Amino acid sequence: MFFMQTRLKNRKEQIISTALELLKSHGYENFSYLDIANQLGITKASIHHHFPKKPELGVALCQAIQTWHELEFGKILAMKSDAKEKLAIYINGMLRFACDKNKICPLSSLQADITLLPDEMHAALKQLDLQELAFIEQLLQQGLDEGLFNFEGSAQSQAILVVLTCKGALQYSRVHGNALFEQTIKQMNLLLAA
Amino acid sequence: MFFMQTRLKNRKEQIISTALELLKSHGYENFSYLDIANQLGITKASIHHHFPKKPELGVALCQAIQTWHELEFGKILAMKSDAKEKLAIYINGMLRFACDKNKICPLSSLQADITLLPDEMHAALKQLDLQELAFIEQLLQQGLDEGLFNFEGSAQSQAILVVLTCKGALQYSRVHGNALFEQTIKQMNLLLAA
DNA sequence: GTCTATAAATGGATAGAC
DNA sequence: GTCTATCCATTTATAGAC
Repeated sequence: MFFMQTRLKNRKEQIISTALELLKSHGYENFSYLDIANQLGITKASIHHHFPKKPELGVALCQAIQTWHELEFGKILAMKSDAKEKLAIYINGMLRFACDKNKICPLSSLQADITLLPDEMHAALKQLDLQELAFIEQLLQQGLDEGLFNFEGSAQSQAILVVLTCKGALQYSRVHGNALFEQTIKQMNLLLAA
Repeated sequence: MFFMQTRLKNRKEQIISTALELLKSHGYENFSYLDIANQLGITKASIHHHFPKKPELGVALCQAIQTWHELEFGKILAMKSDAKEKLAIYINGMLRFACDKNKICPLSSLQADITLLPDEMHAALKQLDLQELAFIEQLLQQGLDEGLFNFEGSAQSQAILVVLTCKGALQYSRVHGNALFEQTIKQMNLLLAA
């Protein structure tokens, strides 16, 4: 009990972590300081102590996602595995919080609310998208070099299709069930295969 | 002036039409009766007269989208054109309100808010998705029969990829500009071509 | 750091006059 | 059909005590 991971994190990290889950399930505009406070067993005012205004929390969420990206993408790129295996690891990482029902990719969630997002978050979101696209482009290029992938067009253009497919599959599976996710990923892999 | 289309529509239709635009730009949870009222130059109470509770307006929005689907999809399927041309018409229909900046597909918008949507809208949304997927599947099958398309897997599985790509391209283009939409559609067409 | 209390704004909804 | 007025709940945010 004492060593539970959530207990080891400080309050600020707990707030960010809770907010991130709410972002993935309800969207930035549709979670409140009260939601976070209730889940952590504290009051709204305490959240305001750490993040006086909501846009500050929003920016912190973007930074948390970026850190996670750097960690996760770096880890995958450094592996000895081939591109097919690496792509599967990326997709399993997404699937994990899809099964963790009613959650979508945090970037999809932010994009959906783009017109209401505070200005400070716009540039951050744009950069997060590009960071992910660049990562997938590298995976695809590796697969081409290894002769495991084969597709028309550039790795950069194809990377967009792959990312859109994964995120869309996640969003659709929330309405139509997880079987649709599996079917979609299978079809995507078919089109990539050499 | 007298014959302006919006003037010919009755109030109920005006409300639905205004709400549909707000749905595409802000999402179901993030537009209010006041937003609609302001745009139509009336008060909130008047909107409540036509749609006493918001879920009733939500259901009416789904019905409006369904009617639009039936009209649009029926029109395209009845054309003498080949599948490639028909797909381009569908995509231009989407592009039109993408250029009409800061708008995404209404179904994407509803999906993003799925956890907060009133129960009455869930089944309707599911059916709208399936209606669209079935339409694209028919287009792809026609293209296969005509020898214009060539892809691995079933037309049904490929239809999911096509729909996800179009909607994702729309959503991403809101953050990254319309050039990304063009690039994505071009890449998708590359993968479909025989 | 966390609390109580409170302010100010907004959103959904209703009652009743015109 | 539309309005004014009002209600109640929620949300962001602040002040000040502990």
